Amino acid sequence: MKAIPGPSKRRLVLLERLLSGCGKKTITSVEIEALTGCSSAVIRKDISLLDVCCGASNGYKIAELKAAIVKALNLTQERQKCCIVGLGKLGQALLESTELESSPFQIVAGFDSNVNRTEVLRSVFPLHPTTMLESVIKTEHIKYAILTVPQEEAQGTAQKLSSCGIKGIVNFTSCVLTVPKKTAVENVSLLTSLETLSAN
Amino acid sequence: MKAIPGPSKRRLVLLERLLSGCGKKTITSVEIEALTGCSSAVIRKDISLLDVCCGASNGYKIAELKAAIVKALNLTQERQKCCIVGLGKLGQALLESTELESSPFQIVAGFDSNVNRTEVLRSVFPLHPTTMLESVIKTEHIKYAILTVPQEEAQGTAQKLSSCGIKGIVNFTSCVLTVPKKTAVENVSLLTSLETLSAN
DNA sequence: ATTTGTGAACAGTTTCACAGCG
DNA sequence: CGCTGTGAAACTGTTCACAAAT
Repeated sequence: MKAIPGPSKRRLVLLERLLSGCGKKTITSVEIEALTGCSSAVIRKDISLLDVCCGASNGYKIAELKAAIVKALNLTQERQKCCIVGLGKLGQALLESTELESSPFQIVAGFDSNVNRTEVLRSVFPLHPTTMLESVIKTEHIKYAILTVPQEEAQGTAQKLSSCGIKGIVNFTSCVLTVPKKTAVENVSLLTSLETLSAN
Repeated sequence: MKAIPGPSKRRLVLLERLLSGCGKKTITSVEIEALTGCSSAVIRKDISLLDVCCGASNGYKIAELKAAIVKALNLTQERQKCCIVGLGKLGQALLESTELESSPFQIVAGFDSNVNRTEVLRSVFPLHPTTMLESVIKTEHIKYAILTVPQEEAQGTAQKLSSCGIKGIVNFTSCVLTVPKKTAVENVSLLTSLETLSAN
């Protein structure tokens, strides 16, 4: 199969989500355009990259299309382990979130540099002091990290995560993280997002 | 001034942040490459879009460069008002966050469909039941919304926000929002971000 | 000498238009 | 006959390479 270009990947991730929350059996590229704002042509091109053939004249068969995206993007993989680093208000909120239930992602550990906090907080998975970062990540084979530490700790922690072999960081801090290319970063801070909207 | 293309805008937003947290006086495009992972050529091209001329032989003068970006992206504007819609754990955490301090963005209202919650929670700005959405947004001239409602309410709320004239939504839910093009959406949900990382 | 700023070449995306399929 | 799937065209963004600037 051909490699799927970056912009297409991002759209396909959203498309898969859209299909999941859609009661119907089939859907046409024009309907998808109405729902997502992406042109029907771009949608068809994206789908053609999956080399499935799940639609003609009546639109795409949703079940097949969804399966094809999941397969192409590895969304189906065995549980992929994540950890939360930084257990302030935001970290705690994410810790308790049910968003990842019924997704392939599973949070298996939390870290905070404040030992008190890791002892006082309760969660279904263990919480550790940040000094344990490397050993836990390596023994648990954790792939992704959710970064919710304070500004001052962001860059240092990111670097440590990268050198522990973390594949990707979801960066909730407003710091620009400098990490080796092998570690992908997804910036999702409130401030960055507002600035991006504002710059439109 | 020429229009600044989308990818450049995103990089410039991050570059501005980088410059802010950088003690030095000048910086070269190669140094920026090391810090951000973007090639020096792309950095220079981005900066050339700003039509400033703030560097040669010794790199860019950080103060001037920062000012130019701020100006080009409207980051300097008068306070831009935001609201939080959905005061669950995540909404509360953002409510209490100090991230927007010393930014042009200011949260001026919170909403929740549960009236109890808007009465029990305390914050420096007023909290309202969601029924007040339209009137508050219009009288306060709120530009951006931070969406942290439960899944089921996401699409309906987004539509309402759009029809109230909201310019942009920071979408912390994992729903794909269908809104008119005049309303920009920035997707920052944990699940979407992890999927994007995983699809790399 | 070093680094920007930029036109020109290149690469990657999106749009277009239509043949082919159900 | 409507809709997909896809080459070819158009466009947008990136890299290259070097002249200009200090």
